[in-house]
Amino acid sequence: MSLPQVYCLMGPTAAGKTDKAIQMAQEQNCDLISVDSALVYRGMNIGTAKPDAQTLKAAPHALIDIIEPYQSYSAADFCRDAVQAIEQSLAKGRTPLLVGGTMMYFRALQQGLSPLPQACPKTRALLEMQLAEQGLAHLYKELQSIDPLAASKIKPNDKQRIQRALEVFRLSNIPLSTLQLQQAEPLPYEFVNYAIIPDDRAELHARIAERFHLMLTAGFIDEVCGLRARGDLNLNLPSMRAVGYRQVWQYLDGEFDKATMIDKGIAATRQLAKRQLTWLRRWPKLVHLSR
RNA sequence: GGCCAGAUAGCUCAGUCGGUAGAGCAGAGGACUGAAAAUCCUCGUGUCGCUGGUUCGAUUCCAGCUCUGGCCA
Repeated sequence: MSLPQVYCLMGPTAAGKTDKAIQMAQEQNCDLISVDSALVYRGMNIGTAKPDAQTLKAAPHALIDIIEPYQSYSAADFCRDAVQAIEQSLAKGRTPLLVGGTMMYFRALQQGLSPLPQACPKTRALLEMQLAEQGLAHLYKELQSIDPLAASKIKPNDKQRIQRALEVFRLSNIPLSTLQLQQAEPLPYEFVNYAIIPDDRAELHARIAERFHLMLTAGFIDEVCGLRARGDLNLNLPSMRAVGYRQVWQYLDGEFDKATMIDKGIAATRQLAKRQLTWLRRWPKLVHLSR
């Protein structure tokens, strides 16, 4: 018995995924599921290049606008939600089409996640305090003593991964590298991976710059002003670290002028696209599409 | 017109007491297991503005020129 097919459409930011996905969905009777760590946030519309309300009404996407920007979302949350959306689609006899650019979410869904403890705000706060008091080198030494294997794979400057590895050990009393030996059961789907990979980097860069300027014209700065005014958000939140939002927030803080903000925002977007392309270059069995 | 300061990597600049030069940013490649639009790793040859002069040797010293700021007329 063959497994049901699940389509995935991947690509770097500004490559034209949304239009392509909507087109495919209409032609092939697909249900759209967003794979995007920024589109999950309500109220973050312009800077995330979220499809507008009208588009979403005509072509509904699961996993858009599902949480508030003060909350955090994770690869594991995504897997849980995506599986649910996939099951609903399959139950209707349709084909799920996952579309987006958050490559770790695709990886987590297709390769599975080891059974690790989920993020714990208390433990993270404690680690953050320890980092401030003792420094990163101290935390890295601690990691070397409790989990030398993980430490050998993590660079001494990789603050985020060092903290996560220590968090896992403190919560489970088992080294991260040990838990990672245990792989999740593969999901009962046949993933068909499509990708839009621009062949001309300069052209992609031009499109990124153009889109950023369009976002500004569309009121991106006002959108961030509004988010700041809520009072429940800050720069340390995953949502406010998103490309563009971070730079506009810093600009509003007076860290640099508007022209610098625009340069940095565009550069951050280019860098995001580059990292997405790095994932895609070694992704097995991609079916290439043009936009 | 005169004086002063600049002119060095795509950008901002450092430096060479004369032996052809290096940071940050940008860019490129890579890593990636509950923050991933995150967090990291690696990669630096460029007529050292132009033309002469001094010198074994000039991007460095000298002269002239060009351009850009600033000041004085």
